[in-house]
Amino acid sequence: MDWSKTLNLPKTDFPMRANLPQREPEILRFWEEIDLYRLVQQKTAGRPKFILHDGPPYANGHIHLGHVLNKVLKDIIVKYRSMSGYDAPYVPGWDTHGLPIEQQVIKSLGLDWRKVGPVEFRRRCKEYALRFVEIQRQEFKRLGVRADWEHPYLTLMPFYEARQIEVFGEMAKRGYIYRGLRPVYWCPTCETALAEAEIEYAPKESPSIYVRFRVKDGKGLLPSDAAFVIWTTTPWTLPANVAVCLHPELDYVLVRVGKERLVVAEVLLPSFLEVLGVEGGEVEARFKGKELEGIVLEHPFFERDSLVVVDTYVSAEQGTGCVHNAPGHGEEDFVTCRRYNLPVISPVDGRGYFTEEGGPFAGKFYLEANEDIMAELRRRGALLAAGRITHQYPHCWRCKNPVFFRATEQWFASIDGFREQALKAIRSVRWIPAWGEERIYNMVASRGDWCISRQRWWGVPLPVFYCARCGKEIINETTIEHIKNLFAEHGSDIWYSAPLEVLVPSGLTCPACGSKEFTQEKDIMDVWFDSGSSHWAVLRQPSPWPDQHWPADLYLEGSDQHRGWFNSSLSTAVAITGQPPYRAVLTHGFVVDEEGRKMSKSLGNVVDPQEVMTKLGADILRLWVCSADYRGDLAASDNILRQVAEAYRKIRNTFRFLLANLYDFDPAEALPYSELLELDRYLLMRLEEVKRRVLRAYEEYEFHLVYHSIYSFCTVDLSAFYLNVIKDRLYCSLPHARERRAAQTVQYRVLLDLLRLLVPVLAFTTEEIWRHVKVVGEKPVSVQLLDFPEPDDSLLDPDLASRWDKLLRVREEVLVALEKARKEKLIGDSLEAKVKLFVKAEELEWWNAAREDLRTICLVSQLELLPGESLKVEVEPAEGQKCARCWMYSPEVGKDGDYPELCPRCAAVVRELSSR
RNA sequence: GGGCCCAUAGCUCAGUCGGUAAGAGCGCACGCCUGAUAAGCGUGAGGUCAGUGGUUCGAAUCCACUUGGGCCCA
Repeated sequence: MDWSKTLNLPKTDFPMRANLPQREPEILRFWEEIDLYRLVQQKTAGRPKFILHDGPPYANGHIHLGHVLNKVLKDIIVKYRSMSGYDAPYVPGWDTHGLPIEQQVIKSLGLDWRKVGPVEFRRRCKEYALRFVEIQRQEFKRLGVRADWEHPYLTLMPFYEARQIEVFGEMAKRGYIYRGLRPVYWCPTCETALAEAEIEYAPKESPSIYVRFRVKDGKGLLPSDAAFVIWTTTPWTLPANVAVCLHPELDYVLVRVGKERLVVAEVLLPSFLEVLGVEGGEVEARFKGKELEGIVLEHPFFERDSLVVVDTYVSAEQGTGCVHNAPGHGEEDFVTCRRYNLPVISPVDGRGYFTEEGGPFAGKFYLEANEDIMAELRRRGALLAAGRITHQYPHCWRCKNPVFFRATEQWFASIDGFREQALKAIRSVRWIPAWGEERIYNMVASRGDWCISRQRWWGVPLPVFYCARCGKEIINETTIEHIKNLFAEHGSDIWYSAPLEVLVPSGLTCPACGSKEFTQEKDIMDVWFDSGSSHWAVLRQPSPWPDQHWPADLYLEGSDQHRGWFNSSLSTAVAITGQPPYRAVLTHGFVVDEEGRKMSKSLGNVVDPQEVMTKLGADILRLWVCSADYRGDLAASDNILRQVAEAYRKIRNTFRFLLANLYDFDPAEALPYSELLELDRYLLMRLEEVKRRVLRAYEEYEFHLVYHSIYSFCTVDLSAFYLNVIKDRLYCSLPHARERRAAQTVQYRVLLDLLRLLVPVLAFTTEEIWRHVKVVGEKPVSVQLLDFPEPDDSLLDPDLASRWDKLLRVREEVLVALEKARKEKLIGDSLEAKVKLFVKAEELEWWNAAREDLRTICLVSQLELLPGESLKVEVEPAEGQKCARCWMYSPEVGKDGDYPELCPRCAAVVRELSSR
């Protein structure tokens, strides 16, 4: 007789193996068909809004793990909010202008951007950007991210560009925009000014030279044959030298070295003498740097003076403590020399070649001029020492070539104009984690003015005209309004395609000279100005995204954006509204490898999300994001993903088992709490605790706690405990038996609660599970249309908790004893055992009342309680025969005439079944 | 060189205001089961809480420094 046919064994179509790479695309198609985003928005309409404003990724290249981390975190938050009482519309965006795209277009199309002209060149850039917008859109969708993918915002949209012009106009109106000659980072290869954000530091070998500057007027302090010694690694900047800078508080000495009398910082004298290879060095006089201020020196090879100046940035760690200053080629030099009204000499052109101002070096590429200049110094005996040095030097982030400072006409946003307001705004924002506040505060407090002009084509033009006669720049409400409207209608391409009379508002006259002839600005805006205007373009109403509001409730990006997007957005918002564009800012760390090192092609430790999706599935990536604490760096490797995949299988299989045990359960038949067994109530209490912990974790953006709580509940509470222990009830009882329905009631509740709590994380799998869930009443078409479970105080019972904690502690003792018996070959399956439990005599009554519960959770056939000294467990073989149906041992087996193989319980069940 | 951050078993994480001998799961080893079966269960071995010094009756926890790593800047 095959008694298994009389059992209620689990039954389900839900597959054990996920096969996510195949199944996920089907589910994506389903979401498209039902237009899930729209359905959710319809459902949540009218609720309070939660606006997560998407930071636009750059439309260049395929997505990497960093994108995955960022977009999945956003998706988790949006889904959590829309299941928890909010209306959380999510408009994705892309950053589509800028140098990297220009360079890709030049490289991949072999396009000579000087020849095709701006209109055609910009058309190609736009095509390129849109191609990658489409690629990334598909890749983001593939991750299961729910967004308004059909209506994203792109920084190249005419509406967006018009709003950006508005931002510029508002800032100009408040006097925050100015034009000035300043040294800026300049890339001679790309022929453009670069923002600080576009600079990378890399090792570079440079000359290291010590140069003598003779005293022309020692102001009575220094003899006429004295000289200062400067140290520099950029000989080519010497033609632009106008000063030598000392630290005001540092001690300087006049020393005799051979026939020379030289001035250097005292602390640096030993290292300086070592470089010269000279012994001794007799100190003749000693001065504070500030005492020497105003002494006049001779330029080493030009007929020009060089002034001794002082500033506190001078370092006493390297060189001579005397710093050669060329205000046209250095930020600090510029600032110092401006105080002394010294001229800004800038003898190098945009391609890096010396101009006529460079005298004998005219026509030389600046780096090649190093040799000529050193030769000139040597000829004049001014070169005291020369060597080579490898140091960290700024390079262009795109072309990787060295850059330099060059004084040029640039457009700036004055940070000083609104710095105090910005700092105050920072204090009013919630920064998550909290240390983000200090970080951005220090940055804003110390940053210089923002150079917003770029000598490029792929971007939003600076909306400025110049008087053709007197050169006066013209930005006013009329011109801004006119240009804004033109851009809104035609896009900024019109700046390059339309004649000037279309661009200039009719009737415009120069306020300075009255001329009616104008020229237009050729520079475009820094891309950080583009993305930094997104809050105004997208959130400010009315806009093509009417469900947004200003300010955003949350910005969420990597911690590098404290200086990037958080900063540029804050600047534009504070400048034109006085308020921050976000109420809260959440940052995550960076993806690193298992050893904590950054991912790089050269290290060969890059994990490709496309590959993970093809091999394991997007839900594995999503679970990975959720499993780790994103406040620090996130480690990713094959090993770590394998572990996440294992955890996924465990969670999936737990759901499968729940579904399988509910195959004949009608949720309408769920039993009330009062009719459940104590074990059932205990489990529901555990569920309640987990639920609360998970809800709190979502609310506090601590998603790794969501993962660990749920995973641990599946493993420890469900799989190893409850689900294992209730099998006898589920399988062996009559189908409609109350105790069986009780176990199903609990499992159904667990299923629905866990399922909903996991929807923001396991986007695909929860949808798949949902298709196998029966509900009372109308069933929503997607699991994402459900709401989160809410706390239920009625499930908490402290007395029950303490009683069962006690039982579970004893269970652990019993399991150890059973394992020992198994080792001794006394038993195999735990049902083959009888447990003798010795407890204190005075507690015997309490334990006897719990005897059946204890036997059940230990999964043994018999459990006997005996008085003893202290808790002790003994194991012996179970009495009687094994029931062929439920596999429990009982002395009663064999006593039933009809069913001699069965225990009395099973005999009764089978008798009832066969009588139907 | 400066600002901010991270460091608890091989991996991912707990560890409340400083307080019994530092916890979980996975992985691993060794078993059990074959009615969750390309599943399920049990037991066990793994830790100088990065290091050093300090505060304290007592430190994974507080302070200082060091090392390694990350982001941003110079």
